[in-house]
Amino acid sequence: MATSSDRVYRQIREGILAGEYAVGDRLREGELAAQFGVSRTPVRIALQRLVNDRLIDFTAHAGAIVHGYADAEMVEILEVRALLEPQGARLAALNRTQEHLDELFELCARMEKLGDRSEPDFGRIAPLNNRFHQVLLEASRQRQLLAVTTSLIELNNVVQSYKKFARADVDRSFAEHRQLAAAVEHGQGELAAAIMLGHVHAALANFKLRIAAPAAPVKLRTVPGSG
Amino acid sequence: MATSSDRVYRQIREGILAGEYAVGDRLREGELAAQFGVSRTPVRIALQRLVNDRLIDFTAHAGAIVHGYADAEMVEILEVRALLEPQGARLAALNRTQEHLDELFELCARMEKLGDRSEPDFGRIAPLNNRFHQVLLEASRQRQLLAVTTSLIELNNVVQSYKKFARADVDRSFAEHRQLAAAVEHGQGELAAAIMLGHVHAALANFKLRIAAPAAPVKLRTVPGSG
DNA sequence: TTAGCCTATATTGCATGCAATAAACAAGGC
DNA sequence: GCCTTGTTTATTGCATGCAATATAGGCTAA
Repeated sequence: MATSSDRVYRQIREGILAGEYAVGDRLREGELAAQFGVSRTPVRIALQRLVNDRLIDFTAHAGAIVHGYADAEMVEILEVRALLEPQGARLAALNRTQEHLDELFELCARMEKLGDRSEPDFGRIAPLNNRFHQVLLEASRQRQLLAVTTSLIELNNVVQSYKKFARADVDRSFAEHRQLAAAVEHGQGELAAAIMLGHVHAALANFKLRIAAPAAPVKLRTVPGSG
Repeated sequence: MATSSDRVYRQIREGILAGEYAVGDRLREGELAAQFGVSRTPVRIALQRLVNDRLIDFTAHAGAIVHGYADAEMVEILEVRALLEPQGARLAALNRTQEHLDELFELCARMEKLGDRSEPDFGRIAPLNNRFHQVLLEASRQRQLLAVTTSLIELNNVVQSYKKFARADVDRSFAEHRQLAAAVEHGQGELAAAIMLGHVHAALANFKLRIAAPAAPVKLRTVPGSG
């Protein structure tokens, strides 16, 4: 589609994911319409779509506000991903094409490049990371699994939890990506599923740690007794 | 909300789920607007919401048609449910209230009453069955799990797969419901999860059987070697 | 001083008219 | 006879105006 409502939808969505509209911000139809140079009609359609993406909350006559995902809700999202994504990885190992593999390895390389410095550029790594998970789901050839999981992955952008990763966590995460890509390449479905389960659970544990100590990175060995 | 668009949304949705609009039917804004006595504006909003429910397909300038779920897609939906609902049952056993339990047992009783005849009234059993699964998810207190799984459960209504259940399958299904409710009542999360996994897999196997022999019920013992 | 109510205002909900586009059909050429 | 192309027509996309409603602020009374 090249309709106005579609453009407006994508622009607002980008704005929310980029943090331009803060959590709790009121999104007024009139303002947005003026901002994008259209009437309120396509804006209304766009807002409706964002409601179903669960990016905004909407009540009749009261308007739309950017949905804030509390920590507990983010934990829930990761827990659901832990149920779905291992199956995606398992089937990706069976159904992937060469194009999928190429993109997976390319994403690994780009992420490693951005992360290979004292201060990793999380703002640019995060979309690549999401795309990596997305490609695995596409490779699984399960349309329903893809549809359900995609929305969950995107919600991770809202809270920008990637800003809370420490050096060692980044290294471990990237290593797991490589292992995943390799397992998928060689058709090792069970291995891929196992790695993915650990991968999501690691993110979950990391997030929970940061909830407990929200201010500064926790001064712990990343794996108890390993460092 | 008590807005027109909300009413229209629910009515169209009911119509699709009840089979009044057949798969592939074109839904014209003008027709629907006249039918419900409103303008096209609220109809457009309603259609947009149905798109996100994945009940209709929509392309710009081309209009909306009722989405038909092919057998393969239904299998995928049940496979995803097999990943999600056991976790829902597990947590329901820990977090359920007395109200949840009451509704579960009441649903069991009503379903058994409707099914206790030579020709079970599947048209009325199906909504109760869906509600049973829904209550379990609500009892789990996991908002994300609930949100994700609810849409999948509703899609089962579209294909009306319940019409393809044989006598013994119905009995087994109802027995599993009772076992689920009992496990949830006694806080046996792992047991509940295991029963749910088997329950969904049984529906899945049943559905696949009927794909292979779509015309008449297959003449087999329902469980190999058990009858 | 505070609680309740009422009014004013901003914002959303809906209807209608016009513009844009895609699908269907007919006519002409190969 | 069939394919291609131009035209027509039905349908959707968008803009605007008006009606309905929720929210906020001030006012009155206890």
